[in-house]
Amino acid sequence: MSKPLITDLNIPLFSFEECIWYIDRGFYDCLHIRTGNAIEKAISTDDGRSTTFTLEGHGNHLSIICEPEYRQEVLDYVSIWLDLNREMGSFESLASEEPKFMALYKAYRGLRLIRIPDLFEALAWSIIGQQINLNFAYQLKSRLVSKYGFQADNGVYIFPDPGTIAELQPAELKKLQFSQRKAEYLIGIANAMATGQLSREKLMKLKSVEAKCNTLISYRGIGPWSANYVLMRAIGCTNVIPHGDAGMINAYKKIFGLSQKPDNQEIITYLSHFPGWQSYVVLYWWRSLSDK
DNA sequence: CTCCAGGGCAAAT
DNA sequence: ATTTGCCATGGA
Repeated sequence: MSKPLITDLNIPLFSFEECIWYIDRGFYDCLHIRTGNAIEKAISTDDGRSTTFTLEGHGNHLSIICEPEYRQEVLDYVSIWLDLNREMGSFESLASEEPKFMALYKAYRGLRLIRIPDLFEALAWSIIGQQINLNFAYQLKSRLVSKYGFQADNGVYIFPDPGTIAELQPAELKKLQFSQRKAEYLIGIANAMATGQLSREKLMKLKSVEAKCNTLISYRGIGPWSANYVLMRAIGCTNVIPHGDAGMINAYKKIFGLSQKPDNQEIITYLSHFPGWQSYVVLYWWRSLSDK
């Protein structure tokens, strides 16, 4: 490997610590490695190979350490991954007008929507995460990735291709403790993506988020929660709400001192104070759950 | 023991 | 049209 190249960025309304916290969160995830205050990752490159890179930083400063020949690809990837191109000023303005949200905004200021750039990975993660605790979900994902993914030089894995998973039988995933249903859903989605029936490009051609959402929901195993979750994390829509999300509902109850679950409409109504930023509010709610 | 986790499907009312 | 049972597992 040639001499690593360091790219230094200073990003307004960005917090390296908050973003790294979200990526890591103490769960074991073989798609990245955290060593101290740095994160190592690997990605597939356009030439059919792979490359590794490291993120370091502090406050609004971010350093990207990568192979020179893949500098632009890595920069593009990181920009999506950490949502660096988002203009955050209007979110701050909206937050400052909303008393029940202002404290959260200030506490986690600079946290960005951590994306899952690979659509298949996002769909798989949404299926895996249904109805089970996060710790077990990460275990399932790690088993899937370490068995069927690609391991890069730095030991970090790259998420498997849809084609690889499409070839599997449910029984093979059940060995990893997938439920029969989850196995069927995942293989079905892998098939849809492997055949090209479903792709990021096709999804992006649909103008409205409603159309995108309906397309995703048409696949078995993808319901309202998964569809909106995927639009948020893979596509980067910030005006969607992962309806039914247990974490979101618990955060809402906690913030507003409720003993009963709010319905979808109540959440929609409150979040209408943040037009275009609903998903970011949900992100900050998720973040708040980890503070006791 | 029961209930719930970053739900969704399919069968039963 | 709406409700209910089920899934795999682990922690509270």
